Amino acid sequence: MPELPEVETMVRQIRPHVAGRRIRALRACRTKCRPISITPALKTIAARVKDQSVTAVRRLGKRVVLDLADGANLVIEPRMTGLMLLADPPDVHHLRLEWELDGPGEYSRLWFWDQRGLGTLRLYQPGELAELLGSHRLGPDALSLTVADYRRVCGKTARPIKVALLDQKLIAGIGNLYASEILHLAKIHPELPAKTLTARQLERLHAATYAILEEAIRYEGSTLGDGTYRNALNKAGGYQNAHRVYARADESCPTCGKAIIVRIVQAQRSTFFCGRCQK
DNA sequence: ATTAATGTTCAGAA
DNA sequence: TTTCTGAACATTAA
Repeated sequence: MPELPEVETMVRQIRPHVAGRRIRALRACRTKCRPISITPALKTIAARVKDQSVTAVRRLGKRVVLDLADGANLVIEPRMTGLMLLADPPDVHHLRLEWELDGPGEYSRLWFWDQRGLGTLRLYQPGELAELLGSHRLGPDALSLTVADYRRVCGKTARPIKVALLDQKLIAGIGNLYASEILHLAKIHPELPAKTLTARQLERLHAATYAILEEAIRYEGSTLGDGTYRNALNKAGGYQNAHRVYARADESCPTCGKAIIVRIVQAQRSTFFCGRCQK
């Protein structure tokens, strides 16, 4: 489920061990799973990145970006169950990619592990990353948004605000879990049409976005019941214990203590909210 | 034993 | 143009 806080956590953990290192090799792990989507073909990418240095490791919405010395960029999309690991993979079977790193360092390998195999790897040639950044692909990052950005993107659509928050073309980084958490803190009903939000509500939404995402990053992300999400050293996150509403249907609301948190389905995804606090 | 559900994204249809 | 549906996949719970 990696959303922004989980991807930020993996990036912060791998960055000190990967940025500045040279890639000795990139290869697919031998496994019986179907191969993940790789564009262009892995052997093309492998030949291209061999012996190149990684100049920076960064996050773009829910994606991990490895900047390469020649200006190309490797973009990893973890999607549902992808993990970037420096050590201790949860199992060997779902290892997908292995980077062999040159030079001294605590870790000599970086892995992409993905249980469901929906993750992707893509090489962007120098300059091509701009097409991903354009607003037709990815909106502004949730942790660089201004209130004015929120007003602009919400004004564009009549979809329910919860559904709009999941649209990466509008805002990059928010996923199903944090959308519910943000709306609860902002006291906004998830079914309100995005374009009907008042200036006051947009301000609350903006403040809640930063508060929730930054808090979740401090906890190093959320590991849900199935335990799939792990950080780069295969440790669980801690934010699931602080969730206000997500996966807490039938519990009492932590804010009002009176109403019961309900689960509804929007765009085929679960939404959790308090009907008393969120109007 | 089927069926539904799970964090994401996108192509194609409505 | 905008919005909705289903598919990609692996695994578990009902």
